[in-house]
Amino acid sequence: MSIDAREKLLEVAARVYAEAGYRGTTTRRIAQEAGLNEVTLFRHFGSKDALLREAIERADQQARQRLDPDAADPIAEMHRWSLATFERFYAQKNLIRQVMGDMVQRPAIAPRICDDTTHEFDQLVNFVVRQEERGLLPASDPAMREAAAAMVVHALLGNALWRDLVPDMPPPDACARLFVEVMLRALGAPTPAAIPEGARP
Amino acid sequence: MSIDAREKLLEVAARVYAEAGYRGTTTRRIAQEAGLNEVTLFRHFGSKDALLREAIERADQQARQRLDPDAADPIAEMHRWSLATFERFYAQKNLIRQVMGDMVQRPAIAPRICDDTTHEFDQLVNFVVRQEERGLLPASDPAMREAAAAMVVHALLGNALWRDLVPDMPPPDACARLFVEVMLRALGAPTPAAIPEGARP
DNA sequence: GAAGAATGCAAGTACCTGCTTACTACTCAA
DNA sequence: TTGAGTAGTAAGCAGGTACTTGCATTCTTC
Repeated sequence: MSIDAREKLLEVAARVYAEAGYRGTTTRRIAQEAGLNEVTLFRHFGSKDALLREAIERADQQARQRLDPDAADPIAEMHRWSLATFERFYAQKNLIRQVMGDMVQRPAIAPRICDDTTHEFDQLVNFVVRQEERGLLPASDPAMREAAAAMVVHALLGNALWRDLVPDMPPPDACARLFVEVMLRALGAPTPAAIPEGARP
Repeated sequence: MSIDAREKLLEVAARVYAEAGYRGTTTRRIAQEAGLNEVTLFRHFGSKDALLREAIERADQQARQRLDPDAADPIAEMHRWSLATFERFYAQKNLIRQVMGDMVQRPAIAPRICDDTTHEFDQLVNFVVRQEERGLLPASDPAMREAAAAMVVHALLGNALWRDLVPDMPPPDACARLFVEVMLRALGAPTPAAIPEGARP
């Protein structure tokens, strides 16, 4: 089995899936768009299910951004992370949408996708705790801290998923910045650093 | 055409759709679960597409909660609205998931679903503006106000969609309350009223 | 240049899909 | 009693689905 064919099939499968979902992604279409024979697909992966699972898992493992709790400029670090995380969600918006639908009937299709928001949430909470230890943020109630972090992650994800369907949305960097700002204010940050701009996030 | 059959078909179609999505919802299955003949379905609605569109639109128009800007106790009013809105999202979580996936290829399938988060967002922004006018909140920057409102709506929706997939989630009322609290603090509310509880929202 | 692996091709299986046709049976008001 | 309105039944159509089989072809590597 050549590696070329495998890679090509995985890449095309992920692309087609993001557009058409599980049932809409036919083995014929994958093979055709990959420029390979349908039989080759089954020889490599055995079944459509196995191919899609591997393709989605791979596409899902796109580079996560690390949020460094000990960054010299924590505010800048948060803004950088917030925008980068938004852009990752946005790049995968169709894949995420399809997975959300398909997971109702096929929970096994993307076992990692839940870990994703959880992972970003954990990073953010750890980051806040560290800033409190450093004395850059006042000590806050854990539940409040976690609520604020969850709101930022969900706002970034929701903004990425709905952005194209809602008019008058401010640019991504403004939104990413504002979400961080809201969280910092809620946690009692001494001086809000950013000057917000634009309208409805 | 009897109204009974129509209603039954619409109700079953919405239920099956929430479980199986557009392509998974077959006319045979709808008819079978409705206890009606498949031919009857086509006699009433002409096509699967027409039936599903009407069924989804109807299911989507479940009672929205009004957020009264002039409520005597604005904090209590926000908490009530927040929890009720969460519960509406949660009751429709599977429908929303499927629509999100199907909208990639069929934007016409649920034209109202976008208006929904937008509507809740608008209500929340208007509410905050009114409280500022009433002197219960300090005047705030519009962009900040809108970012905080968007975060609350997306957090409620995201919490409803992911709740069952993530362990150790605090109960809905605690989450709904905390999200409101975070927003109020970010907007400079004088005294946070709620005592938060539980862990990860 | 021969062996073996990888791929293509043509055909077929068994089933599902939306949708149609033709015919029958029941109900209820005119 | 008639006739319109509503439903059921059986059958079928044309196309699509995942997946298989058998055989011919190409490419690589020793």
